[in-house]
Parts: sequence; structure tokens; C-alpha cells
Amino acid sequence: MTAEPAQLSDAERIWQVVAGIPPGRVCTYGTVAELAGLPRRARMVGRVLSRLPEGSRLPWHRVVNARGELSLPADSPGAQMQRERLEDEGIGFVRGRIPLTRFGWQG
DNA sequence: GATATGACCGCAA
DNA sequence: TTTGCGGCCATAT
Repeated sequence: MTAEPAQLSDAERIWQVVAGIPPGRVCTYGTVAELAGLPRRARMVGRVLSRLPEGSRLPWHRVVNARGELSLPADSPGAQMQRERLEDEGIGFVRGRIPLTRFGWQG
């Protein structure tokens, strides 16, 4: 028989990790993947977030790339919303980047 | 089945 | 500092 996922799927584990990022903190794709038990699968995190519905309450905006930059196209509405929500949480940008040494979250 | 693509990452130069 | 390259892996064609 076609087995339904007995445990949480990869995507569901990623959602759980992202949901656990505290306000005012950011996490990189690679770190999210690792915390989700998927080392070296940063790209999968990006893919999962790109497929989130607009109404999702997941704090996806707290996930940035390893350089502290937003990975969405800068001109996209998503990127602008992401930056706005981050600044609302007190996260500051320095020359277009977030200082991960200060705002990064390790779990 | 093979190839191309993507909200990535780490390292070497 | 930036750039290039290999690695990673689910989806789409």
C-alpha cells in the first residue's frame, strides 16, 4: 500500500524550525536545514519557503542567506515585505546586509 | 532516464 | 573583499 509519511516530512520539519526562530533574530538557510536534521540541504529550505502560501503565519522573513542578505530578487514584493518586517523587529541593515554576528540565531 | 533550474553554502584564490 | 566552482537535491521539461 502506498505509505503515507509516518513521520514529519522534510518540509514539515523545516516549517517547525522556522516557526521557532524568535523575533528580532534571523537564521540562515543552511542553519535551518541543519536544525531540521537536513545538513547540506540549504537549497531545499529555499525551495520550501518559496512554495509557502501568502497567508502563512510562518516567520519566513527571518530566514536569510549566509551573507546576511535577502535571497529574493531585490525588486520583488516579497523582498520588500521581508525587509520591512525585519526592521520592525529591530533588525538593522548595514550596507544592505544584516550583521549575523549580532542578529544571527543558533537555536 | 537525462538535463536544467533554483529564496543555498563553503572553500580556495 | 569578491569571484568561481563543486556539491546538494527536489521539480519541471
